[in-house]
Amino acid sequence: MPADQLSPLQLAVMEVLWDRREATVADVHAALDRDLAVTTVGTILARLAKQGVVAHRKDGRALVYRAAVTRRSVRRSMTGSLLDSLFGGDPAALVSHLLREDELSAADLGQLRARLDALEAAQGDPSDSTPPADAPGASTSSTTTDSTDV
Amino acid sequence: MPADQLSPLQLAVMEVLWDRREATVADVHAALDRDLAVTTVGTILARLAKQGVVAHRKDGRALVYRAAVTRRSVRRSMTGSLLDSLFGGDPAALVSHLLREDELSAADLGQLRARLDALEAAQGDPSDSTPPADAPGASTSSTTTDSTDV
DNA sequence: ACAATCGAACTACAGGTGTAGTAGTATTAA
DNA sequence: TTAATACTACTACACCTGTAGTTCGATTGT
Repeated sequence: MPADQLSPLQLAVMEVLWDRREATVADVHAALDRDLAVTTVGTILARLAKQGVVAHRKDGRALVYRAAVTRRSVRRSMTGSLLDSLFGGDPAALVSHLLREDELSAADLGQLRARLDALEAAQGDPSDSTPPADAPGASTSSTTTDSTDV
Repeated sequence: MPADQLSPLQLAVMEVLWDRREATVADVHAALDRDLAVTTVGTILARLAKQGVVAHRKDGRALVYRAAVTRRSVRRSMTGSLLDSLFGGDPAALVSHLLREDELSAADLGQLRARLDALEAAQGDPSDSTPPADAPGASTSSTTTDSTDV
């Protein structure tokens, strides 16, 4: 199973792959505008590939990488870890923290609750489950702020 | 500045220190009931001390450790990192994720909103522990732990 | 007073990560 | 065809973390 604890840099790379469906080392390097050598990005991708977090296909001389794990699954496991190690596994405590730190406004909460209620009524939203393969993700969600779940 | 990205194990140790005000290596070792050698816990604490995340005072032969950073500040920085690297810095997206993953129920959200409304009126803020006594101005003198020795 | 302990400091080692150079191979410009 | 490129693969290195042994001084039981 893919190690699901990714470092910030690894995540930045994954972010690129999640956004564009495929990308070469050069693409990723360009996309992250950090001051890194191209080879560094190559190393990172190679290591991720070894772990099964990304996959690649060969296109002439170049390797074209793509994510092999969904953003959602990574979010799930990483958020889960944070929850467990810092909030006693209680999601409400996390939200509570967000509120207290003013990262989340009352308005946000209200909106979220509204959206939840909406979803409650109209069941269903499998934005994705776990594996590779691209699904024609049509965001059925209606209102504002929605996420970038791919 | 204290490195504010702590590993799960380091967090587990901190958790002990946040709960009890002070603890020796043996205490911490006992508290985490993981299968670790006592020396391992000692090493972890020593390293955290070197980073300024914990402080210690000597009591006879033993060192008594205590947290030097608050649970809250660690939560803030670690949650912030997760937010930035996985949720585009948008807290609402995180909560949204929690909802979608069924980690947060409608009830939870309702409760949170209620609590928020309550807090809004009367400012109250418990639920934190171990303040590191950050005084503005006074530079960190020598190794002396002085004051704030509860 | 002496041995059995306790507890800290130092040392060690493997595996992961950030970071990148170099070598080798394939592609294209001259 | 040759040289300049474009890319990957391999190698390197420092630092952090998990994990623990060893050493050595202090404490205490008998």
